Amino acid sequence: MPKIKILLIDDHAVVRAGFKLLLTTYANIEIIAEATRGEQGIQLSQQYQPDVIVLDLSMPGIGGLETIKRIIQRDEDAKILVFSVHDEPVYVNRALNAGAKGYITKNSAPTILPEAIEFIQQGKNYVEEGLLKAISSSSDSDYQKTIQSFSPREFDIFRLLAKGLVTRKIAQELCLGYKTVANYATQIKKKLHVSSLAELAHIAVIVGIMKH
Amino acid sequence: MPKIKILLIDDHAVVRAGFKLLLTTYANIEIIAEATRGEQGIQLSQQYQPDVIVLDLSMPGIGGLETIKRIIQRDEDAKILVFSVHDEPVYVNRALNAGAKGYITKNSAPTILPEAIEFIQQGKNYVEEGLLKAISSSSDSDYQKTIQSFSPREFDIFRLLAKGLVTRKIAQELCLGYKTVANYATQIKKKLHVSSLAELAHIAVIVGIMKH
DNA sequence: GCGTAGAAAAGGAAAAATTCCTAAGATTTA
DNA sequence: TAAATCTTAGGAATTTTTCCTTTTCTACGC
Repeated sequence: MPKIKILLIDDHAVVRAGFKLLLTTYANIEIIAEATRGEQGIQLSQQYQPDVIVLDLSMPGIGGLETIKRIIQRDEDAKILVFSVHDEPVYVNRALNAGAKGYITKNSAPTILPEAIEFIQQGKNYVEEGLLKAISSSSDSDYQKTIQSFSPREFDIFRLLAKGLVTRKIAQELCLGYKTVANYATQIKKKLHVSSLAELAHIAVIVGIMKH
Repeated sequence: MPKIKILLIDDHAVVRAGFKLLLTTYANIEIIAEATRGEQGIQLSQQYQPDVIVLDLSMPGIGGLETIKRIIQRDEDAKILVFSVHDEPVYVNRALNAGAKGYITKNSAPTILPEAIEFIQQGKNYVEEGLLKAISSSSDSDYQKTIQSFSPREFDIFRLLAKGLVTRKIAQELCLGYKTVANYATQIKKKLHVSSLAELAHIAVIVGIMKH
């Protein structure tokens, strides 16, 4: 039986190393390429044609969600497994909607990892125990709905605003013009019907995107 | 030369595995024990007397900060290195104030890891390049202290700002001039070393003044 | 009693951020 | 192919913030 070929996209060297070590006991899985950011991952996925792409959601640059979308766009059937720290329904939702076939968290037991990879490789879906439940039961308050409808960029900027970053910082972080971020901020506040960033911060906590 | 004995406290199996793999090339460092949560880590630190304790900040249960505090409480000279995803000054600050001797992020290059461990083991401090720059005195208890020192008016305005009220509204609410409130707001932000009202909102929750 | 300190309130001017409108390119969808 | 949406950002007007300063009042110590 040929090995399952993995492309691993994660900006943290430790996580990549850990991934490798955890998989050494599974002879039928092999990491054929690694990327530290989305753009590079997209490129490598075309070059190497991996069986399964494992990626993190929070990455510098275009981020995980956008990476998923772009990969799917180039290859409808790309098998993407998200491997994230986030266990909030919003994230799971967005990742699956973007085209991911599976979602597991970094909290999950090491044995979940090969299991999920095999499922995905076989064309099945795999969402970690407990996450799906959260999705269906996630109260669809107005906030939830509004936030779900955010575009990737809106969501990014929303997150950073809620965290407390100042417009200038966000622009730096996302490599955008100051005015772009300012305009998004205005738009986001309007969509959420708030007039201050403090309120926005509270909402982010309520919907489970931010912790203190 | 005897090996540097490490206790590793991190709830993510992948990270622990990665840690191990990254250190295999460094013969003088050895992981003698691992814990998946703070409580267990405290217990193991007493049992094994490691040279350096490496821990993550975000953990279920008592969390990283509290873990640091309790370990230090039992052993003043415990050498704790924080290894976190967060690169925000607030986290660095709070960790160092709690008693950590070093702070590196999971983004950092793999070579930083042994370097930091050796520094810490030798009794030095080690804070990753770039993290120290924005550090002010703003730990949990510092927030408490700062807020305690607020005058009644400052506190009022702080509360309303944290709640999400806009300057104009606060002025109305307290029957004050717009400029008065604006000036107080500036002053309050400066005292808390924050630059956005979102951060201010988070602080209010942290210190227990606000709920969601 | 009188000076000092500190809160409270707010004005003025300059700097910075926000809002609103607009628009172009890119891409997706119908 | 046309319509819709997303991303990016400029311009202008407006609003907010910042920093500095001033006035008034109260409390506290000597």
